[in-house]
Amino acid sequence: MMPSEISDLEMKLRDAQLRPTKQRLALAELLYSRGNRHITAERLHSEAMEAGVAISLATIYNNLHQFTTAGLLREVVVDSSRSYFDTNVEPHHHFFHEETGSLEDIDKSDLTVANIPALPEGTEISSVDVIVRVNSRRN
Amino acid sequence: MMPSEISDLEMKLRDAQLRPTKQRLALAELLYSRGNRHITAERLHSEAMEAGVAISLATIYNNLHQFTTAGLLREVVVDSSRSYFDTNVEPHHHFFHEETGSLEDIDKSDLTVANIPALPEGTEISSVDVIVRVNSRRN
DNA sequence: ATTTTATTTAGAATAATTCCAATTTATTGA
DNA sequence: TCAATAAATTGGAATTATTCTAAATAAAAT
Repeated sequence: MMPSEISDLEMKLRDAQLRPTKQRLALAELLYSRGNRHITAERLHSEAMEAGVAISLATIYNNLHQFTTAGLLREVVVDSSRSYFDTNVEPHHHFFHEETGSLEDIDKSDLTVANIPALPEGTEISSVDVIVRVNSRRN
Repeated sequence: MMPSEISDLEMKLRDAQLRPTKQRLALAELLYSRGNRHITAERLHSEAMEAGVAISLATIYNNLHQFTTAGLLREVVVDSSRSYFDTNVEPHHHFFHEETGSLEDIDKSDLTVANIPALPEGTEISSVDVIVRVNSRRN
């Protein structure tokens, strides 16, 4: 990794009021230096181990939540058995491959949602999430 | 409950190749004799207890899954910590009140999803789920 | 009525996640 | 620079929703 990359990530953490610890920097690198990702806690933990970074699962969870609260990650709910975290925090939607459990972004400008009816009394929209669930075509 | 109601539910179960046992009939009544519902396993279990129906949690889970496989229920994924089952099995969408955990149907004819991009190679759509997450408006 | 098959169940097991209390690390400010 | 303070990390226990298991029971078929 380039020096500029290190400081970029450190800056990113500092801007979010998160101390750039060894563990956080390692996670930030796994998350943000490889394009947009959709990852689970367990998977991120495995990757950290593989990369030789000693970090506990508790810390993975702590940080995924802190990153999410800080707006550095977004949680995507598509599977009732585990949580996915998306490094793309811009409004967008998803394809979810039910057989493999993999997610793919759908740009917000591609897909449009129209005619949302009147919201329940006294509420406001937090987000509009579209999940297009797909399976491999069986001919 | 009216006799006709009993046989309706019994018929519904028989049509789905499910034996109309005491437990199943009790669950079917809780689920289908009170308008469309969005319910969790634990909640359904509590309701059964309150209604004086002795039924184990394992049976609740068994049946929720069997009903879902038979097309009598549909699972809605909105919260990573628990599963909701919807008695409305027609295609439709949802409002999800994040603070209370309650779901509300959005008729499919009200809301439209347009311009879904090309599907990932070799896949076909299983379903398109729209979740409009709302919170109480804070003025 | 007997056999076969499906269902129910208690309780153990599992898996993801959270909690806790102690230790370590980072930041602050004298 | 160094102590004091605050934040972060950690192993392991605890929690929660859910699934599994194997035995007992009930329903359907013969």
